[in-house]
Amino acid sequence: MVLEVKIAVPENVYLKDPQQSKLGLQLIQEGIELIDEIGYEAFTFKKLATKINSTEASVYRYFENKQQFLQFLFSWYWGWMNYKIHMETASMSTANEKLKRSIKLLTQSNDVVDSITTPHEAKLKSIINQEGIKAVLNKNVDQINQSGAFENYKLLVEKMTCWILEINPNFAYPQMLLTTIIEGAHLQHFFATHLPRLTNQSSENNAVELFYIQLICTQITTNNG
Amino acid sequence: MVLEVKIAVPENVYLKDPQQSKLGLQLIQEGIELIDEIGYEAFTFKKLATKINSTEASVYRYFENKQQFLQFLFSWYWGWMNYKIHMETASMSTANEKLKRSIKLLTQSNDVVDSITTPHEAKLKSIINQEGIKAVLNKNVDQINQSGAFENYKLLVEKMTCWILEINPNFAYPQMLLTTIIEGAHLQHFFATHLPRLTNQSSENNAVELFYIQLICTQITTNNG
DNA sequence: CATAAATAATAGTAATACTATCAAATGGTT
DNA sequence: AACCATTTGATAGTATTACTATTATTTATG
Repeated sequence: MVLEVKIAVPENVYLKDPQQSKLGLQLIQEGIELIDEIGYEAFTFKKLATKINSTEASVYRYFENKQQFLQFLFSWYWGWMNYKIHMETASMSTANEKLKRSIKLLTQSNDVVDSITTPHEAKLKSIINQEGIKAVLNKNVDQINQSGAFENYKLLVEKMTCWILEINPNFAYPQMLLTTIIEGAHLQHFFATHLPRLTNQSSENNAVELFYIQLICTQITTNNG
Repeated sequence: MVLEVKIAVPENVYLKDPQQSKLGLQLIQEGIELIDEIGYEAFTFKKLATKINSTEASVYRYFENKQQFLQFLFSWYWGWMNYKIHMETASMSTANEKLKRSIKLLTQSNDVVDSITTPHEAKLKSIINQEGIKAVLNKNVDQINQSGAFENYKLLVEKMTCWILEINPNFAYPQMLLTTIIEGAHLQHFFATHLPRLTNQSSENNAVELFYIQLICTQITTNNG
């Protein structure tokens, strides 16, 4: 996918655009694989360079550090989700339909092959699921925010906020509801695999999807201006 | 607080119990302060040792690494929340009352001094808010889980699950609802400070509390067995 | 074919994340 | 007060990480 669609990522999220060179594209592809495999904490530019038969110095020409690399993946992923949701909802006529379809896409398990185009998309999804929030929850958040790394995520939340307000203009907490659902869904999938006592999702059901779609429906119709 | 109440933390969450020596207690107190100040990523045992005029080697006698130190704080914090919620709800007669009171305690902002006993409690709360999820979201989660580090968190979720099922025995997603609320609330407070476009909480309202209490009420009464 | 740009190769530094050893201090028995 | 065990401090050392700098080589472009 990385190779096929060019997603807009703000220019401060990298030193040199990795989507415009062969090495850059390799960095993204193999970087996704490596993080998915060993996790963000154990991931280093040295390991990535070795994996693609390149050098640390070359990687550093594209990204300041691994934090920025994660920001890039984060930004790319949300740009991609924006695009995907746009494609799938463009033909729909009601905000309700659009919203439900979006929530379905945002909450579905990353092993649901349905609508996943390439193996790398599944791995990126799994990274964002497990590591994505680390791009946000840190002491540099304000500076990262200024770089634009969260723009695609915000755009998605804002688009969906509009749909919510179309349905119920008096609903007071649209952004809160949406981020609760998006990040909650990520967590539930992680819990399902590792901490089953903390969730009701299992491999035999699709509780996450059902729960959050039902959640958004009941919440929006709750009038609380 | 660390000094006043002894909270049960599983013994595999440390090498040597820091609650049983002067140096250990200092580690916890000053460690909380340091992480709150510089963040988990920048936090090192060297810096902590320097801060308390001790040595790196001494810190390593208590904890294997900073990941385990965070696990200790995580476990301690949830033990403490368990205790607090128990204290505040013991005299209540209905599950509904207990649940609402708990959600209030779990979702309130960490600058609400209300019911906070010491300055360190506020800082620990703020750490769990921002860094707590990092104790969970990593590749060692299964091993950490076996150490018992998440036990206090699970116990709280299970206690509250019982209350939910008391109110509505047919509700299918109690754990999912609870973890969604607990972790969602943490995120909303972080967003309120750093990414206001992603939340509806601000310093002028207490939207998080209101939203999640309303959320749990409407969800539980939704029949979806 | 010339030349600019990108990459590779190599080297080096400071900080991090530890482990090991031994000396000094402390605290509780007899 | 002397003894012993435990805890802590002091010091040293290693492998890895997180970078930066320099120069040589390859690759793309006009």
